[in-house]
Amino acid sequence: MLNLVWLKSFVAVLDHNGFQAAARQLDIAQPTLSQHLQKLENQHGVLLVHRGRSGCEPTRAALTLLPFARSLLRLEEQARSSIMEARLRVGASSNIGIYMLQPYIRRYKELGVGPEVDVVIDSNPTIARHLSDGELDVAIMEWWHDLPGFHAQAWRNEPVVLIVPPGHPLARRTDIDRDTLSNMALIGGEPGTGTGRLLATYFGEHGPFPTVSMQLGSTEAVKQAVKVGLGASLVLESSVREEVQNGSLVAIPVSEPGLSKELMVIYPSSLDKHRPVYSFVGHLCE
Amino acid sequence: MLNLVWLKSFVAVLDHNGFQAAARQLDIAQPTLSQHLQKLENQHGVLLVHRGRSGCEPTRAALTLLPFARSLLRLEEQARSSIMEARLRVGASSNIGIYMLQPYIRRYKELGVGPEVDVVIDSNPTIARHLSDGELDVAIMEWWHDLPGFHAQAWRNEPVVLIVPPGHPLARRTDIDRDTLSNMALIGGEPGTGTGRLLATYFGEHGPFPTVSMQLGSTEAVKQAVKVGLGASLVLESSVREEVQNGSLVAIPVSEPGLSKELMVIYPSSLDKHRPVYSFVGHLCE
DNA sequence: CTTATTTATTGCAAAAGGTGATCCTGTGGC
DNA sequence: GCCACAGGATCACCTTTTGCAATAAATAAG
Repeated sequence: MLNLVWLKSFVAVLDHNGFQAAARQLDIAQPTLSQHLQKLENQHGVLLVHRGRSGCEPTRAALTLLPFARSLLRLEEQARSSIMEARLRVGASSNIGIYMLQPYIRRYKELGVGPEVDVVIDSNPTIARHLSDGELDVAIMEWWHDLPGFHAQAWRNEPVVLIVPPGHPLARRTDIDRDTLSNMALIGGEPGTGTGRLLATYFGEHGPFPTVSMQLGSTEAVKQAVKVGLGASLVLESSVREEVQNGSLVAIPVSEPGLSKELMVIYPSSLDKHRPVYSFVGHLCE
Repeated sequence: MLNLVWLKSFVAVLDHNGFQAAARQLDIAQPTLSQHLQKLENQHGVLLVHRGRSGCEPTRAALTLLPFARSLLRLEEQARSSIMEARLRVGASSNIGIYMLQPYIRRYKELGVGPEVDVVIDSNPTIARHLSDGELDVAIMEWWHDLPGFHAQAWRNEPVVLIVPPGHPLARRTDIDRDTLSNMALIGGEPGTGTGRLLATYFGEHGPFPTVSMQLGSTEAVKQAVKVGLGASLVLESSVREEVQNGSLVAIPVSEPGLSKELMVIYPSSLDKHRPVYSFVGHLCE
């Protein structure tokens, strides 16, 4: 089977009309080049290059091989870059993908190493399904039930805040204590984000519990509902930062012990040591 | 740089839907195949094959690579056979090329190993020039003056006979002794065939010597001249075998010590170890 | 003849390649 | 649930290949 490295040397020697020049261009030692050419010649029992002192001349065999060699090298380069261009598909729910992931993605792309990254934004259950289908390489999840074949890595512990409309009775509070919270009726967020589990952990299985008055499909819907006065809700702080700044929503942190969600980076164990995932996850968690 | 062997393994694994089957077909051990795939995957940091129990599935990256891999392998095969098909160019003067070489060429082609052979028939000086120009890979010469950069190998010691027309006074002789020959006037053959040197060696530098009455350009011309009664000549026995059989010429061997020419196989030392030349010369001289 | 330049050769350490033996892990039968 | 099984991964070991620095050989120019 032909060795593309040898072919590259062969082409370079003819292109540069000499071994030394070719060696410089390929950034290898000249004896190495000599050996490459000898290997190629011996492997096929054909002399390829007439070594003259004033340059090298291709033999007839070399002239027939040369176009094939060039094509092979060109094709090889295309093949290689086609692999490199394999994009990394990162899944995230909208609130994470939009509000938290973007800065990381931008910085990762600026690094210029590693593959291009596509962020796939979808609901948490859909993300999970795509992940197990192999449609996604990595996902950031708000909640994860350990599954064999996947690695889950803690990413950020993100504070959860209570959001209320500006005119709400609690709007001027600097924080919300546990008891107040436990008696509230909350608008439920997107299913599959683990909010229920979060509350259960926070309030314990038996104590008084906030009731969830309605279940909306996305964080955006929840925010709208809160804005128009339908109630309060618990959301990741980062997903309402903008609304808090322009005054359309009020975010109130929960008193100590604060409420927060452990965001997880999930990827198939099969991609464990594979560079694109490895480097991207490394970038996220560094 | 991509490794074509690894690519071959990669394609085989997907084609056979499994490592073991692919290993059998490629006639390598299964761990080797595992390693090939791992090399390929690690080199580019991409998972290529989802290893499932019931078969292997290509990843997205694999699907983009696959067509390139197939093209590369196909092209590689073409390249390889293009080298193999590099023809061997064998030069010979007409009397050798036509009367002596053909059976060897035919048998060599029948063997089916080694390259195709082209026989280039030309005058001895022209053959010699083509040889040093690299236009020819091998030549059979009637005479050779050692030249640096070329290997000369004795091939056959071919008897030289005196030819005369059927009515000639010597036509009924079964052989010609040295003295008779030395007093004859001969028609000279093609220049560069070493006949002069042959006679000098045979008769010694000082003794009586056949005179050369005219110098003709080719053995065919010499034969014609002899047929029409212009004189006698010395030629390789094999080049007049046909005329002797049909009676148009009479060939008379020279008495002991016989007259013969050492035919030489000549090729550039640079082709010394190169298979096509090696195998062809080997076939000739075996 | 000497020098300078270019390719070939050599010796060696490092890396890669291949293999049999063995381990690991889902799968299917019971 | 347990067990055997099959397919792939991993390991240890050996052989081959690779690349380089140093050095030699060849040849053209001065």
